[in-house]
Amino acid sequence: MKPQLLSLLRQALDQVLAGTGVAAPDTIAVDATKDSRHGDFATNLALTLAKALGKPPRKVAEELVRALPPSPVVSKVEIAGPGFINFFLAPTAFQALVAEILDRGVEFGRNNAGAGRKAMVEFVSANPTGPLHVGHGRGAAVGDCLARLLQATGWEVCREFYYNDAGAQIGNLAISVQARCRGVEPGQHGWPEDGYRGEYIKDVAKSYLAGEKVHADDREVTAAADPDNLDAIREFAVAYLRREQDLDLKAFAVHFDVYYLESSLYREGKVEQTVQDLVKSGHTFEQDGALWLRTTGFGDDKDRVMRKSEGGYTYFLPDVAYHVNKWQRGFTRVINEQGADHHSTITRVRAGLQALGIGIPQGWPEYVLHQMVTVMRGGEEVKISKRAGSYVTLRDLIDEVGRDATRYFLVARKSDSQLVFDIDLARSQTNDNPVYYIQYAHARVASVMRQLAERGMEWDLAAGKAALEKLTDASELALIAQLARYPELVADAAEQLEPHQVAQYLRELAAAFHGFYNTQQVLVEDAGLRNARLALALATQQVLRNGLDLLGVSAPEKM
RNA sequence: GCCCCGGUAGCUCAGUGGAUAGAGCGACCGCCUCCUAAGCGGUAGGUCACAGGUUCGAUUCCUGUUCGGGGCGCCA
Repeated sequence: MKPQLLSLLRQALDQVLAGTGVAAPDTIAVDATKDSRHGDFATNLALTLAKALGKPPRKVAEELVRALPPSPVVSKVEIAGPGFINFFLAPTAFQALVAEILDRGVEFGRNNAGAGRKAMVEFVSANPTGPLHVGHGRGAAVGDCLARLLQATGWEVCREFYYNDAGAQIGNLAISVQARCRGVEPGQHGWPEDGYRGEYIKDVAKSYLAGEKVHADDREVTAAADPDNLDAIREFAVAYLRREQDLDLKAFAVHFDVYYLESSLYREGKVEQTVQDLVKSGHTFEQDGALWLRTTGFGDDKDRVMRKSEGGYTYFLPDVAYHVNKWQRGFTRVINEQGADHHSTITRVRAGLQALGIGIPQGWPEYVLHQMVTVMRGGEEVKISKRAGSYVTLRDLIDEVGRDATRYFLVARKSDSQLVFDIDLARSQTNDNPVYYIQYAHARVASVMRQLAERGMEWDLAAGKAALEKLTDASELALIAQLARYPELVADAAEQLEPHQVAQYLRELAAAFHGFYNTQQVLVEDAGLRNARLALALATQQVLRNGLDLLGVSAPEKM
């Protein structure tokens, strides 16, 4: 409906501006009104043009309204307040949408903005040194939802998980497991200084000593069971913890297409190649025995060491090498979903990529950072520390509040906001979770369909579409107006990389449906009206299902 | 000292360059002989952190202040 109004306004605008020498604005704001007395949509176009035209806003509005071509979609146009133009839409414009939704089904709301281009979403990317915690859960929920939004808008999406299986952290993991193999407890003599103290390390050791075989999504290892073989322990521990993470992610219904190993960047010479290319670029210098990159030339506040004086590389080199590889794989669009504590890497990675001068655009890759998740339990904050072992894992959360609710909670807030996850609240108020409110709306439609069959009535699609003009109640038109917002909402959420918009929208849509359901009886005697209302209910169910699917939340038939 | 994010109802959080600022939870009052009451309707509750600026108009944009969180290493 909005595109039609925009087109009408463009035509009117051309006519009004003709001969004035004033250029038409690039965008025209047409927004759904908050107050129904202001019509269905409103534009402030006249207010924004008044100055350039040297006329009072209301005068400009009058000229625009006079120039508007007639349209079957618009039933009334009013000029209000300082110069707003309010559009009242014809009920048929709303009613026709119900048929469109039923025709398009799962396709309704999708668009082809991505035109089949390749995009990568890298997310979670946790090192295999412990189970996934709530912060990873937020990353998983947001990242997966971003991927789904991009897919819904025509992108070909690769979900990628990057991790380190060979660095210092992994070495620390190995000696921690080894200590546990030997029966050493944290704090005792022989416990490694920065060892991982969590109980799960004991489980890894037990499994290793038992000679178990573990199978993760990207690797399989049989334990050597020898406590003196540190290499074997390392390999086993990585596989074991990767498998644990896979189980967490599976429970969360998140899958990855590619697992990318930091170690492969070294093994395949990509890190060395990147160093050479950076040196060749002329943006490096030697100082104090180390090799530096002049990142200050690319917006950083200080230059960064690439190769330490002792010869090893700093962490950001493999990061740059990794992103060169992403670029070379043809991902002209890459979105990295990370915790906000990594924000300082953004400038450095981009600086490294710019220094290489290989045609990578300045703002590439894109980043979506999520703020910290604070976990409350028993009215107290639970500190998340792998080393201390006090821990709220993603799986705990899924077990306690369910996958759907966990996903919804973690994605329903702007990534920029810190998130307080109160476990007791989420547990005790399971029935009051917003996700159930949305799912219930979906299940209610399914229930109506069951009742329909029980009463020996039939649903007739053609009759429903033919009788849509019977949908005239305020609750019906309000519901359709919500449904009408969906395609634009998907486009906006995808464009702005904001999954929470979908979560918010679905709650509003569910509210509109519950309002309709309480006001109007669907299964009435009048077959025409019944089919029209069934059409509306089914269209709502379709949009709820489409939207819930974007969040990775299930749409139950029965609750 | 510098960088990033936030400060909106008792709590958790949406939202917006415009016309009376919203939801959920919590509180209070109503609604099932009727398609699942996991629902609906209503009441109470706000100087949109503070101060300047831009604007016809700012809670929204800019600057400063302040409070809270995170980050600033030849750690990753």
